[in-house]
Amino acid sequence: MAGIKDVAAHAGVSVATVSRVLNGHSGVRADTRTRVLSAVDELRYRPNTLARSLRTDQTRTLGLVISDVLNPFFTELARAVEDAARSRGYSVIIGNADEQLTLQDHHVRTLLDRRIDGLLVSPADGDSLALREAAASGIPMVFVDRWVDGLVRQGVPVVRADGRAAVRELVAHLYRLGLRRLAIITGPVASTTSNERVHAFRSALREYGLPLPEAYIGQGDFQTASGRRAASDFFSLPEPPEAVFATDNLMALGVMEQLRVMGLRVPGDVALAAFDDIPWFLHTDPPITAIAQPTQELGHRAVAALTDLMEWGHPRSPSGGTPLPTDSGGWSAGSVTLSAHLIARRSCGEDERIRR
Amino acid sequence: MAGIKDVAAHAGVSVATVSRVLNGHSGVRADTRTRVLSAVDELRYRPNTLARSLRTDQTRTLGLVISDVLNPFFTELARAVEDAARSRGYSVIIGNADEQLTLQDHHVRTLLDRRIDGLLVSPADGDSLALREAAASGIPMVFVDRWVDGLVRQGVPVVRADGRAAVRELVAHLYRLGLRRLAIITGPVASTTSNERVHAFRSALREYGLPLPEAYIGQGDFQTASGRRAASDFFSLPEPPEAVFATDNLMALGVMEQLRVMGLRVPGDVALAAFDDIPWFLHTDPPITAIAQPTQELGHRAVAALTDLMEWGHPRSPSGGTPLPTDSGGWSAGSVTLSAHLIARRSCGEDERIRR
DNA sequence: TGGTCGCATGGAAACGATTACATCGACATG
DNA sequence: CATGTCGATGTAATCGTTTCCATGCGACCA
Repeated sequence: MAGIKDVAAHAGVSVATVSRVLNGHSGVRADTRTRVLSAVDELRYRPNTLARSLRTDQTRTLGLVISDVLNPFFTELARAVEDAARSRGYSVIIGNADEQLTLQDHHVRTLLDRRIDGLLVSPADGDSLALREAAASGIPMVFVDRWVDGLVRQGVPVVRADGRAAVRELVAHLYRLGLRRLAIITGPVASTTSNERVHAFRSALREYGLPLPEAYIGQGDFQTASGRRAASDFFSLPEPPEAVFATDNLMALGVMEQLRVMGLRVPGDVALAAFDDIPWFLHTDPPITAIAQPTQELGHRAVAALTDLMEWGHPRSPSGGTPLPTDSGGWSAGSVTLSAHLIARRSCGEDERIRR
Repeated sequence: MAGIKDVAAHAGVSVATVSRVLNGHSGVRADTRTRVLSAVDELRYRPNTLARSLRTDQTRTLGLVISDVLNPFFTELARAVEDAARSRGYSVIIGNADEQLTLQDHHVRTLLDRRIDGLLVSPADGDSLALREAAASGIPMVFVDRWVDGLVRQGVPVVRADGRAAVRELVAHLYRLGLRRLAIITGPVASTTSNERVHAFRSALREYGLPLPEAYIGQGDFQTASGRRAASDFFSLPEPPEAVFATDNLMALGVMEQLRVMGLRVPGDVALAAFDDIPWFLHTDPPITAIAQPTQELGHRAVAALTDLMEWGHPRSPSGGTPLPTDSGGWSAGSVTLSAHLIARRSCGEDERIRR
């Protein structure tokens, strides 16, 4: 494969000149420039990015570690991230953690070894050594959707949607439909988003004077199988819940699978709602009530936050965003909080206020 | 960040020795080895993969270019590919072509520029210059799911599932249910898989003495919106079809969206079937009849074929697989053809033979 | 005419690893 | 004792770029 030397020889100039042309530096006579350029495409020359990165110490690459590629929410996020990155001249390498800490850490390390310029991560549950090391190494890093408390306190920005208001809305919706025994399926124990959702759920229930017995808290892990298990547990209870709220869409899928084998109907036998809206929810039997996040915007904002961090060494002052005033307290500078909203469908029963 | 020199200094040896230890070469005394190793983790040293790759001319990285990340079939494929690659010590960089030739070519070039060791691609429609150049450059390359005829003739292996038998089965199924006016929504015009599916569909119809009028061939592009358009066209026909076969799952989604706005019911007003089975098809209203591919195995076989190519410079003789004898003729050595099968559900109407 | 300046260009030192080859001491052999 | 072998280690070239600095040259000015 042709190298810069070959181009230089072919154009009758030095490698320095070729490099200058390629990088658009000024101070190259127009005719030499064209001579170089034509040598470049006669030889089909493509610069070796490895060598380039080695020398310049930047790869123009972002790393994105997501928790689960099979989750449509994350693929949509990944796509938005890639779009935003590409438009800024960066490429993205995706690592799929599959909700496993060890796999996540593997990817974080691999990405750092590749000398990516910045890291976007939606961390899996648990205390990640690799993530702590990454933060300590000083690489620009931004959390998206989920985060790790300790690191946020050390200044890592978070780009996320606050689902609390929407969860409260959901509980109101269920209550209005006459449902009283409400259950929830959580994500992994230390998952920040899951905790936020559970907490919002619990306090909304309290507002309505409803209890949240332990048995109505299904321990899930954001993956399909755990939704099945939780549903199966719920319905072997002497008094099963009247409504189930799955804190992500895959667990909602699991619930449906389990209900199907148990011969139970939604919403007749039980109401169902999920966090994260996906296109299929419109066409399931019945269409599923869900809380939608502004996924694309999350992706774009995350890339913006990260590139700011990379270019300025610190987040840009007004972050361009509209952080909710209420909680700007706890977050690192550069953080962005958007909001999620409820989309009521038939899976919780009929409601005169349902539009679609 | 610490380099190999720092480690050498810290351990009181030369960089060569450090390198030997790190690469597990023999001929290093046990005590020097331990001295080096402890220097390594005292300094938290991680080798710079850029420098390493530059020198060794291999990156232990595979590129995977898929047509659409939002398509669950491809994310499942990507996941299988990543698993297989990781277990062989490779990492994978995914490029999402979003069904656009220019985007696909962008990714192919970017991957090549990164000096990946091998390329797995499920090409988008059309004649791709970048792909031709890649093949010409001699990089190990394998097509998965879709392919480009010209390059296959030049020896690029293809790992795929043959859907023709399943399509025939589908037509039989529809016929048995009394359906006669059958329509199809194709992928992009030059898409190999789409063509295969359309062709199989057409010849099955002929077998049953059914016509396939032009108006019953909806031109799609494997994305949701085109499914909507095609459905809308079909149902503005004086005599709309009784059944629609979408050649991928996203277009089936589009059809459902359109039917919903038009107030038509499946299977009452029209039957629906799709290529590619996904978990949600079990829970849609009604559950959708689909042709399932052995997605995971496709991914694993593709990686196996590619690594064979990389390690041997040519495909391993018996390819480990079970190529269908019928068509082993046209395919390059190393190709693998698995088979797809029909999963009948209620979206085409009741059939006494339906199991689930 | 001679000095200065600026512009276009070239030479060569990095970047951080791998690896062919040289070196060096210990030991065995004749 | 001279020589050869072997095992452990070091030296330095190399991969393909970017970039600092030097150089040559024409123009300009005094």
